[in-house]
Amino acid sequence: MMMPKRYVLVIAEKPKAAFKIARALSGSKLVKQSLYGIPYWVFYHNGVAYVIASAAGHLFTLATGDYGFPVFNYYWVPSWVTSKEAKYTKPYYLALKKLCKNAIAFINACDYDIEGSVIGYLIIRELGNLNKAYRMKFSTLTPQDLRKAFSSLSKGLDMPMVEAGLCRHELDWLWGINVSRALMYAVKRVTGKKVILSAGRVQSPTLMEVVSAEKQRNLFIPTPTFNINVQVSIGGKLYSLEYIGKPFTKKTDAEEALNRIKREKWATIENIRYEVEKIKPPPPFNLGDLQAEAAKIYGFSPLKTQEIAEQLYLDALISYPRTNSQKLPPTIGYKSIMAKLKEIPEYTELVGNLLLEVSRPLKPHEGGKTDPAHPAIYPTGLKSKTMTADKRKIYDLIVRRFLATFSSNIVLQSLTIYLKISNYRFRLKLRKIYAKGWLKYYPYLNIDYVENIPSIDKGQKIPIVKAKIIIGYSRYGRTYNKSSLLKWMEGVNIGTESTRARIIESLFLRGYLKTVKGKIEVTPLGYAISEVLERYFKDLTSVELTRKFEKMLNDIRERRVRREDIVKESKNILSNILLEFKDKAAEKAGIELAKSLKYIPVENKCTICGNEVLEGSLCKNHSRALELLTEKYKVWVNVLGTCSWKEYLEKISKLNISGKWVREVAQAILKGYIEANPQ
DNA sequence: GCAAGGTC
Ligand SMILES: [Zn+2]
Repeated sequence: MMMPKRYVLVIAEKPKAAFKIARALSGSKLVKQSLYGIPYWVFYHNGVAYVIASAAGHLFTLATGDYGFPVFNYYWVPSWVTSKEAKYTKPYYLALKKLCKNAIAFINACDYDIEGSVIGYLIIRELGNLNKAYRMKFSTLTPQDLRKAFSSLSKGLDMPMVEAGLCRHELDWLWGINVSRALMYAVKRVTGKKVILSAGRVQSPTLMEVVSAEKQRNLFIPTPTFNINVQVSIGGKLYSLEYIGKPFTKKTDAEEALNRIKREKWATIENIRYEVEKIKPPPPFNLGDLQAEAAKIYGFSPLKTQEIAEQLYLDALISYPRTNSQKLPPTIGYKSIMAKLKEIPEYTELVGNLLLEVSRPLKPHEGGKTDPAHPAIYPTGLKSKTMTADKRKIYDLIVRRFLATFSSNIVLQSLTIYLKISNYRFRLKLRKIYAKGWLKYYPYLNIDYVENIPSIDKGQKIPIVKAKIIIGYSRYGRTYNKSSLLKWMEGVNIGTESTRARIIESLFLRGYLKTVKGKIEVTPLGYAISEVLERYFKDLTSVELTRKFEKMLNDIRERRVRREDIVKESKNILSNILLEFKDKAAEKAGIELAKSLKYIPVENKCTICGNEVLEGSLCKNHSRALELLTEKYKVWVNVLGTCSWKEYLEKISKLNISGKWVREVAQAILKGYIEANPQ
């Protein structure tokens, strides 16, 4: 087919979407061609020629020619001009530029979300003609949806959405670039050194969250807890009873209970309860859930999982992975995917089982999360060639999750026995798997269960085998790894599926965070950054800034305010705090940052860590740890009855669950480096 | 060089 002289140019967000759109709209004859190595498709419809071409996400980015800060001048430039990483966008840019020349109209067929509206708008504005623009609005890339959207095109772009999108870019740029530059300026002013520092609407609250959790963890002082462990024998098997009476707050209470229990030979069954528990199938994967499961099962970082999923998508083995959706609409064709999966040897038996098990029409057990442009992640059923071991793991996880979501509940039979020994109440809960349900396909749920539930009667007496006191310690819960941090971001709704894992990695790249034994720790620089941000750029440290942005963008979309006004207001706010910082605070902040980087020496060093002393001979963190340590001593004395200061310190310094700063202070006192007496 | 947001 010859290239038509004049045509309507349809712009998709990515090549895969371009092909789906072309295939859905072309009906009969579709011709694939290429420019600069980038594919595009040509077809005729009612005598009009159409060319379907594609972007590759954003082809333009904000840039400035100004140095220093505050910086308020920026403009859109092709991404490939500004960075090596965006080099791959150049052929897409060139191809679209050429195809725009002979187009009589432009249809923005990028994903129907805020970013898709901006991607298409900028391409048409920079390379085409906005006066001849249309927007195609579809919620899925299925032929039905695409045809419907194509037949109901309206003239003009969705400008309120575009304006909101442009505003988001500008606000993020203004806050991010300016505050990042302010931080770097502070260090350079004090030391003359150039170091790359950054701050932003998403990364900074994420850093603050880790800092806050880590501070509390480092200051955590465990307290002893007491429990009574009683072993009984039922049908020749040993079981541990769970104490359900009033918790023992003191060691003597537990000892008294143990003495009384030891006088008894039997535990009396007061009540029994049989129950049937059902565990529903898991929802299909969105990216966050896939990242969490791959971390739990295989120890993969969120970024690694995402990159593998992206490869699988490009190989056409799975659907679009950067989705928040837990929905699988029927239009994806459940049956045909199952049929294709059944052809893959590894899954033949599993799929066969599933199809036998499910007599009614296939129905996925969907979750509540949605996505404006994509369904949940599912396997396409395409047969793969060879895969690396890691790729296979992720693919397998996706296939199994897909099968599981169509399967049936896990059914557990449980027996709960309520027992009494002397005056103390205990419970024994036993569960047995009655029906494996979806666990057959996705065996990654740990369930505590027994093979057989013993037969038991109310009033029956059970022989006690052993009873003892278990001394435990209260624990501190909030520690993060990359996967749980990503879940936190998801929970507070900052970042997107595409960016969360990447933003977490950038906090490591900047040297704010590091991983020690799989757990995230904050570096001295990370603490210093968090303090500078907290003091001088407080707005940027909270997820509330995102909420504020969302409200403003919503107002733009509903035409209540104009982008120009929002941007102007933000520039005003920023201008004030940036100039104030530059004038009055940069020196102080710079010294603080430089010390954390060891660029300048600390004059008055903490005996323990060498950081700046707050008062006496300890830094802020170790002072606080010492304060808490002396306070908490009386709790230990009260709970244990007797406990010397030395015993207390020794125990604290040995326990792994004690906070790091607390442990260090306890050790320093024991070694005589610092002096401290109990309160 | 610095953000966050797309995608190869
Ligand atoms: Zn210290």
